[in-house]
Amino acid sequence: MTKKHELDGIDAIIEQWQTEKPKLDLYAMAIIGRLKKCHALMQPQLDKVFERHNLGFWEFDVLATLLRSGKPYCLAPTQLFSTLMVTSGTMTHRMTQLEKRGLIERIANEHDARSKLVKLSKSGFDVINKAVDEHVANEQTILSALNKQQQTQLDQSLKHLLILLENLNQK
Amino acid sequence: MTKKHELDGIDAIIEQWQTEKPKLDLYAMAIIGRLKKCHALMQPQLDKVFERHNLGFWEFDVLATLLRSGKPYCLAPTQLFSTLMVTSGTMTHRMTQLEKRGLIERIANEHDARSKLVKLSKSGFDVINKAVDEHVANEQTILSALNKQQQTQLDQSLKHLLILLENLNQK
DNA sequence: CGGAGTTATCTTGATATCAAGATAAAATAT
DNA sequence: ATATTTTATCTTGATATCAAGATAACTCCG
Repeated sequence: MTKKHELDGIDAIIEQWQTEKPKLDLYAMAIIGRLKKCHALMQPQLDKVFERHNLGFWEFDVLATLLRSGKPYCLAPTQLFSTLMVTSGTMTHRMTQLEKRGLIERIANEHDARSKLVKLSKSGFDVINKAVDEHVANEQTILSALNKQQQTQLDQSLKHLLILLENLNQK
Repeated sequence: MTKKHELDGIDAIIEQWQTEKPKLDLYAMAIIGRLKKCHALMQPQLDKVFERHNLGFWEFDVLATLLRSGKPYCLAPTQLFSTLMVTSGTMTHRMTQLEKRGLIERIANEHDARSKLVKLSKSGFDVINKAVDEHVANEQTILSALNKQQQTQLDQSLKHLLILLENLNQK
């Protein structure tokens, strides 16, 4: 019943590499492999909720960014695409689609005529507001198989890694 | 000098959410947010090495999968795309491109005429063999800012999460 | 053996993305 | 003020991806 030495999919991969590359230290590879695979397997779990609300992951991302910005739920395109880590061209495409669906509105920027601000519509607000609640519940459910101590340790570890990566990227 | 309470980019985001959604428990959201952001920031660091070898990340992925499979560095398309978590159509595209570049060869499958096996070419082997060495070194460098204990903790935590996600996905 | 169902792969059409370049407004310097 | 530089956004063309459907080769059962 105790799962002391349970294996995951990365163990098998590392073993293959070790055979092919006996001289290399593959510990870092294992960690990054696990990070990547966790990310890959997590996404479909999250998508389930988005689908229930007729949203793709990127629609969720844009609308959620507007929602968490607080009233009046309105940001400039540059703020959006830099936050979301996509290019300006991608942002243009996303805004066009979201406006077609009536989930956002484009409004004039009084302070800078280069921008047309992006604002959650009433219907956009309602949609994302509900979707976020369910999304958060879903995230809790996914992680509920980890005990509190495991969650804390995971969070701390990822935070250390994230701080490291943020430092690297600003250089 | 001690960094006890250092903040990362997710802390700010969670604080925004807490203001907008004061009743929600956002701990799970923070963990998953960190996972996603770590993944997003990691990728460009890894890409640097791929670029030096004139490879895109997916070219690296395919060739590396063939390399770690061991001699004769030859797999069926289905093995490749299921390992790589892409569709068969994506795999067709990748194989076409890699064959054009002479990095793989397609050879008949004696046991199943539906498949044409994918095999590393000599030049493909040389390219990926060098690229993997540098890739592993790069991964070590990235993580070298974490001490041994932090690395162990990160690896354990991700392993717990990965086992959880692999269980979820097989249901 | 021969038909039915399964499996492996490829094709097609739609979409999301990026890089690079174009455009226009704002900020800065002289 | 005006020219120059910077910033914000959009456009364009290429690419990688997926879902769904088509095709061909296997498997299995009677």
